[in-house]
Amino acid sequence: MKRLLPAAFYARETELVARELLGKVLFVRDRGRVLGGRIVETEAYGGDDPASHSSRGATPRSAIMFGPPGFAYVYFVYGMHCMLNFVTEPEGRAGAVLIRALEPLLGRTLMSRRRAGAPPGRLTNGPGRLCRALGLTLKDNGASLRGPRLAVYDDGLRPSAVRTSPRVGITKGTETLWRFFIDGHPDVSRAPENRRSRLLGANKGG
DNA sequence: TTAATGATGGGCT
DNA sequence: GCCCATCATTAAA
Repeated sequence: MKRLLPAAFYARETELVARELLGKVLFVRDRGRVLGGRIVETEAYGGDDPASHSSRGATPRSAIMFGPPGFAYVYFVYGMHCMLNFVTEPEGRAGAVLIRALEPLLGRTLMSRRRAGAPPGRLTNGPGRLCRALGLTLKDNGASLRGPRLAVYDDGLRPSAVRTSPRVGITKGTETLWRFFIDGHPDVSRAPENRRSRLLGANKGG
């Protein structure tokens, strides 16, 4: 069982889409080759949420978040990293899901080459890393999630256990639990609560 | 024009 | 754990 996610899948509340994207499979067609991975970590952004690019209204960059759902929003940060998002909500409402980590399934060889120096288990466990591994750049901004370049499928597999947390790397909007990830999955990024120091700290006095 | 900022990751310690 | 590379985007000037 494998079905291309319909546009209607994305035309819903962003947090719901972010949660339901866990376990889905993303494919990237790259000059005849296909790279792919299972989505294991996401974050929801949108509307007036101060952490979202949409919070100050539509700008040339963020306009795509206000447009029709089912398209990629790719932007550049920190002078070196691209971030992949899926546009959500019906047209007119701003929303996007940041894809933070994948479990590599297809094209590991090419991913490893692109992520030269990275150990096999750290190919796509971070939003910047996965864009690097998949070869996604600003040129992919606006690409459809229903082919030909990008495609997202439901292959029937459901995540074992889903957990939530505050989003990573933001200074505003830290109170909402809009990060979703598959509990215990080895390819989930090294977010604060996964880091050794935090785990030790969390255990203190407990 | 210019300056501040950032939804990060890698390398070194 | 800390440092820092490196530039698109934005707002202010």
